[in-house]
Amino acid sequence: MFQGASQLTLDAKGRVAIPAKHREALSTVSSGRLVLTAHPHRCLLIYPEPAWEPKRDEVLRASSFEPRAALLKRLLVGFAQEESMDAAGRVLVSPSLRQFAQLEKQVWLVGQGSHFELWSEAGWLAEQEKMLAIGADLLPPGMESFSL
Amino acid sequence: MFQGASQLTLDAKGRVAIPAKHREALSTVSSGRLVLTAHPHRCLLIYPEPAWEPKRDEVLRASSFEPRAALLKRLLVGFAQEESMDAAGRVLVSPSLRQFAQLEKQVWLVGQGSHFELWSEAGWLAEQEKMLAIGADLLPPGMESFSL
DNA sequence: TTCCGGGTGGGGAAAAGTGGGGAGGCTCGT
DNA sequence: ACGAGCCTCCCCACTTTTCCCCACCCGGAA
Repeated sequence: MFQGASQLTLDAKGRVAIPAKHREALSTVSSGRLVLTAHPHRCLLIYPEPAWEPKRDEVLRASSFEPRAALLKRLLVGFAQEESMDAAGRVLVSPSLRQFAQLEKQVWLVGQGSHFELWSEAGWLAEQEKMLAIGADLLPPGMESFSL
Repeated sequence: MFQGASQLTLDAKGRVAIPAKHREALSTVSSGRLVLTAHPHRCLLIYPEPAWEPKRDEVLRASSFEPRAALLKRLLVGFAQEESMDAAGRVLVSPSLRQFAQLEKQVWLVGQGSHFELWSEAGWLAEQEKMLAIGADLLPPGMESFSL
């Protein structure tokens, strides 16, 4: 179960070092094979390969003629890229994905249960601002009874 | 059942010493394993690990595409960090969480039943001001019959 | 006043992050 | 077709940070 945010640096070759606390889990689940793709919220998704496959298949089943489904397919499947961790626990982020999510040197890796999100520093801060700005009406539909 | 507020100090390494009166309970429940995460009201949440899991799972079930649900997932799960008490009963508060809740040296640990909240001194005072400022209409919907 | 428990700070060892260098493979030019 | 140059991927080593443990100090109670 992946959780927690870490500030990481993209090195000159476009690699990010996965925090050590997550490496063991990733090696076990998928021998370090990961799938990176684009998320509509302008961040990247990082899935262990086995967790990605059912998601990909579900997206691919959607109609190619329904405009929103087509967009989703192009984004999620079109950008998907399989990468492996190197011996130092790093993964390469391809230039096209880096450009899509506007990643600079400083990035944030955010655990989301089954997968991670990778944010640019600016994008991640903006996301927090949004949350703090909501104020009341914080709970989404269907979760009105949720309490901490 | 945790209750009561304590003023604590963050040391130079970002550690807080849990008050001795709560240590035994935390050791019993979860061997001192705690989960720290961010709260939308700009404070931190501290859960004993077993109490956190059902909350996390409930949040993760929400849709990633409903905007508020996505924000909530990123905040609650994205910031969650598992930490253990050291031999002196202290827990480390990671830099990203400290920054989120704007914690300085003086902080407040506030018992909230199943969990704690950790506030910056300024945030905690502001919270009290808010309550005093409300005046009439003090009771929220659904609690109109509540009386002390 | 002395003992005990809780709070605080500091130091050292081990592991993790970062950057550089070298070898292998592919491509292009001759 | 063969050789040279470049690009890419992989591995190794250094630097930095993090984590853990120990020692001291302060306050309270007996």
